[in-house]
Amino acid sequence: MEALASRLGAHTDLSAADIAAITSLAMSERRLERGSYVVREGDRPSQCSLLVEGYVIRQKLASDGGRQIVAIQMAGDLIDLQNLMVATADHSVQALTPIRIFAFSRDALLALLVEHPAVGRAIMRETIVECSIAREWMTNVGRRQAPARIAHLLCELAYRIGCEGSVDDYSFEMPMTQEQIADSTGLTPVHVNRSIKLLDDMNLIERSRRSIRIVDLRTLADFGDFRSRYLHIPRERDARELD
Amino acid sequence: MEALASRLGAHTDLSAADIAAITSLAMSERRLERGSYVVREGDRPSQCSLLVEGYVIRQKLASDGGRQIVAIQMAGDLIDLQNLMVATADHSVQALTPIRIFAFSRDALLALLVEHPAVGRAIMRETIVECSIAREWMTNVGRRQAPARIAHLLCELAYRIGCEGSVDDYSFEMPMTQEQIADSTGLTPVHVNRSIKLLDDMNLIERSRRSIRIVDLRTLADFGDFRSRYLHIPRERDARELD
DNA sequence: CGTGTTTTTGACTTCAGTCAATTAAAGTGG
DNA sequence: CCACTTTAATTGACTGAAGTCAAAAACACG
Repeated sequence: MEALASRLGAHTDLSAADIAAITSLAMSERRLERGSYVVREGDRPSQCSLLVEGYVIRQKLASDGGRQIVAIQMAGDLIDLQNLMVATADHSVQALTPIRIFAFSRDALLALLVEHPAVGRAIMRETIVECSIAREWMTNVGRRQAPARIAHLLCELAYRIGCEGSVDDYSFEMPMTQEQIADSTGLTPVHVNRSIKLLDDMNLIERSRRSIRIVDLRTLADFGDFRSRYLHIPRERDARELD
Repeated sequence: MEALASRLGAHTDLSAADIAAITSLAMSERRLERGSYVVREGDRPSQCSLLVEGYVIRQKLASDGGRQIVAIQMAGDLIDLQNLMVATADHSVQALTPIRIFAFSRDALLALLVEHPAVGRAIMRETIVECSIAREWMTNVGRRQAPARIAHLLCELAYRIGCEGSVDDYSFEMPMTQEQIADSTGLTPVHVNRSIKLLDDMNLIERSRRSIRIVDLRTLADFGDFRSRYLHIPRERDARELD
């Protein structure tokens, strides 16, 4: 369907033939409940999926039972591109909310790339940006203090969710629980709770129910050492870029 | 030259024509001293490089001056593939030792991918494995204790350097200082020193000068929660796989 | 040899984790 | 609409892993 074509065409010029090829790919729609797995570590999946609705996390387990969330993905993201090139999944992909995905055959997609190099470029770009985000998360976990880690994550979510609102009003439905924030930032839930409270007390965010309002993005970004470059959002498409 | 072709052909079947196209790519050789930069964050590079000799690290700086090393790469690795698809570098690439690189024009490589989809697949695979390693590092930094983080890093290096030696003798020249280990694992140099000493006292490793001998890879891997799956080394090519 | 790294050690601090209990919210079913 | 259960958020008291500061020792190298 067109969802994939519009995603891939966002940063790469695709010809009409490229787009036609994408839209004519065989695709199966699946709906999954919160908590169900799209891929499990160790699987040998033969499909790649586009997330159409909802949120998924990618995670790895440590031997002591600890979990590291290595990515969060949202509607429009390709959530398991690695299946295209390596046989065995090195991490799990799990629905954070009820989700809807379009699944494509790995082989069909590979075949399409042969005929349509521009599509290959677009998919390669997706992977490279994913990789860039992973590096930033590593830096977040390795080199920042707890409250800054959380501030950084919130800024990233605000950017990626692309919440509407004027320059000084960013608010969005937070898809993660504090425990999931903890697993994304290398912290414990208790400490996340205290750190979020700190951000709240500092008046950088406001919370109600599941929604979060970033009171002052500039200051929060500064506090969280967030600069959007690593997201590789083209400048023209995003006037809010902080540099 | 053939170095690139043999690297890309390692996991992907390349035709004679593919290989010919790769070997005829225009390429310039560069030698850089220890400490010099191949790419700096913020650059807009127009080349991609194959590391032929030596080690490089990729790193990001936090605003408080902290440095996170997000990858280490060794002879045979493509060290800045992201230049192929995004305009601005989101991290720096720096020589850890004196290095020799082959630099290819980004545009020439992109053009080659159009004619030779198999080469594109091979490059995509490189990126995907790089991404997998980044996720594992994130897990290492986020979810393991200091001595385990270091043990994990040492196991990865032993695997990737592919040091010769029988099943119970892995030794290699350690290319990183303790400070660099610290920046790779999200620790401080002092704490790295103490943790390495612990590994030594536990008889998991032996040190002399810059070389490290892993006394018991199995136990060290166990201690460091290291399983090689994330490196995506095909099983036939690596009998040592720990699972 | 002398100079600059790199490694090592000690003493002390602090950020983040642990344990445990309470409160608040979100469902569920009668 | 209200008990009842479950999940998520919060708080307090205490512990512990890792950071900081500072100095000494060991190397590496011209």
